[in-house]
Amino acid sequence: MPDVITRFAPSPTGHLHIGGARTALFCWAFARAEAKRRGGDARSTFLLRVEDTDQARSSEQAVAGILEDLAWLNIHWDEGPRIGGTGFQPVPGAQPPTAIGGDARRVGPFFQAQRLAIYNQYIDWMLGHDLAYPAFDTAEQLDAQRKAAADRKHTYRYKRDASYDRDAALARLRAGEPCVIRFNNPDAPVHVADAVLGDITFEPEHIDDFVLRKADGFPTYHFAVVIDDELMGVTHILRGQEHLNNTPRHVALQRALRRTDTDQPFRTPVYAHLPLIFNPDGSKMSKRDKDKAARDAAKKAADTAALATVVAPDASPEQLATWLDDKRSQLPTNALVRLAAHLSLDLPEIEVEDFRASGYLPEVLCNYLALLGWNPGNDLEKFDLAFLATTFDLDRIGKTNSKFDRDKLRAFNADALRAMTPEAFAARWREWAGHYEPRLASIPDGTLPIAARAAAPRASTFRDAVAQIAFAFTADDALAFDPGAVQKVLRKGEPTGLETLRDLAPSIGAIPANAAFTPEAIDAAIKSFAESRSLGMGKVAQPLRVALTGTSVSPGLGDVAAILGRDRTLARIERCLAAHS
RNA sequence: GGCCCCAUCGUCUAGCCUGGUCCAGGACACUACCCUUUCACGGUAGCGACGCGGGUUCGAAUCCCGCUGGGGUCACCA
Repeated sequence: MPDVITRFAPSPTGHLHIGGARTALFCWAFARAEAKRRGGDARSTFLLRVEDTDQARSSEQAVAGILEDLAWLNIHWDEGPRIGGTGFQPVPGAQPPTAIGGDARRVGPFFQAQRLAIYNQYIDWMLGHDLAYPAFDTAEQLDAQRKAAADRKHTYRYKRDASYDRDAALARLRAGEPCVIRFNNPDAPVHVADAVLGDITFEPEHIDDFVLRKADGFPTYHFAVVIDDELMGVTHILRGQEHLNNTPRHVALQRALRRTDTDQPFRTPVYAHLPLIFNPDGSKMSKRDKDKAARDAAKKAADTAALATVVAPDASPEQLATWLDDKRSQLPTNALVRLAAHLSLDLPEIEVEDFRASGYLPEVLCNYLALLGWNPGNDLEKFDLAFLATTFDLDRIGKTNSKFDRDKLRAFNADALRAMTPEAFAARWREWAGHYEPRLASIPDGTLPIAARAAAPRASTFRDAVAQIAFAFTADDALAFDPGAVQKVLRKGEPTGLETLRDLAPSIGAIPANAAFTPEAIDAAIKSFAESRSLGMGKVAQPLRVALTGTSVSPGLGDVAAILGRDRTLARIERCLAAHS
């Protein structure tokens, strides 16, 4: 059976967008599952190609970020840029961090900027067959023609006219005059057989002589993608529906081209256009959403001078002012992050990195992403990559765009966190915190599973989990007491909560330090005290809770006290008694 | 505006191809109750959709047409 070869082809202009992650996931899963369906000798290849033909916007830093994001998600590519062994921590229990990428079939390089000679070879061939031609129009001329077409309520379509002098144009090209190379697109309708959307026909009057090679010598996306997919043997192209209107261009090119090495015609791969992912309000999920959220909060804060100080290292006061006024402007990422922290605002997660920083699990993100536009056909919603690698299929991809539902993602993540053992939770929590939450380092290794047990049922993300034990990060003598809780829990009642707390203290103090100061021992002490005084647990527990956390809401008291340890627990009780007597 | 795509609960969706078993199933969210030392967790129950109008048919969420609505795309970006 023939091999299955898919590819993910990001352009390195920023972090990996959540929609891109889904595309990569689908490409990966399809290659695996389809090869399996085809039988033993069908191989599966998922390759990663970097589309860095936009010299102005591409960056090496973005490449590195995208590779790491994919690796973190455990979407590993067989061919493409090599990374391996370092830089990211695989999921415990998952495959070991072997190298990712490589070029087993010798179809690289996988950076388009390194393939210019190949593209030029095909440009020359096309020029020779009058399948392509030089064009010398200026940007102003093109703009004017577009505007004229728009005035006639028509779409502008570039076509070489009858008076075009090919020989003269070729001579100018040889003389080194700057120009673009355009496709001499034949006037024929193009049929696209899309595996998701079905058959679509594009009439010739809508297909133009698009640019193949830019004036800077780099290929356009349309040209490079067709050449590379053929040369790399790509059999199936899964991509976002925003590319649907590009497809007739690609198919027309494939029909025009032959390989320079074998003289075989180009093949047309199977296309599958994926529905798009939007915000709940229907807008595009974009980095600008972060600016919008921060801007809205900043405007409410009103104290612009303070904001300028906060943002100072990364943005000038003028930048800030502009940003505040202009909805389209964007602030440097660091400034945005600083601002959000200052305003106690959670920026919306848009890129994979954002979800990672918020403390989502990669396997949960993949699971949720898979459900956006695909489903296994029954009521099953929770599954892993191994399931996708055997089950994923094109005919179960939906046609309708979907909205990204953070609540559902959170719920899935919360379920996954709760399903972990405290030890497993603690290990991955610590790993995450190493990147994103230094405060967690103050919790001793032996205590972390207790903290995990306390936080896990109350947390949707690792970041949430930290918030659940925030009481432990405050110095004992700096703990703030919630006035409402003090009034209700310590002042009222007969006896008052404060009196009960005073009586309870020796029972807690009677528990030996270190190993014996366990959640079980602490809970037992509280319980037996309550029973000995014939008091309800609420009468006893709530005052202690206020003393230890400053509030009337917290995880179980045994866990809370054990996380603090004996010394800090007793210190907090003492301080509470002193402060409110 | 031209072209292209889409249309089931608030959201993600099953069902549609191969009409009847669907007064439409699941999940998230929401509501109520139970459990309970607080908050959660957990358990139980509930609310909630076939966009509209025509056909075809004994029968339509399922097939056809129109309308409406939503989205994508119209670059020397990808």
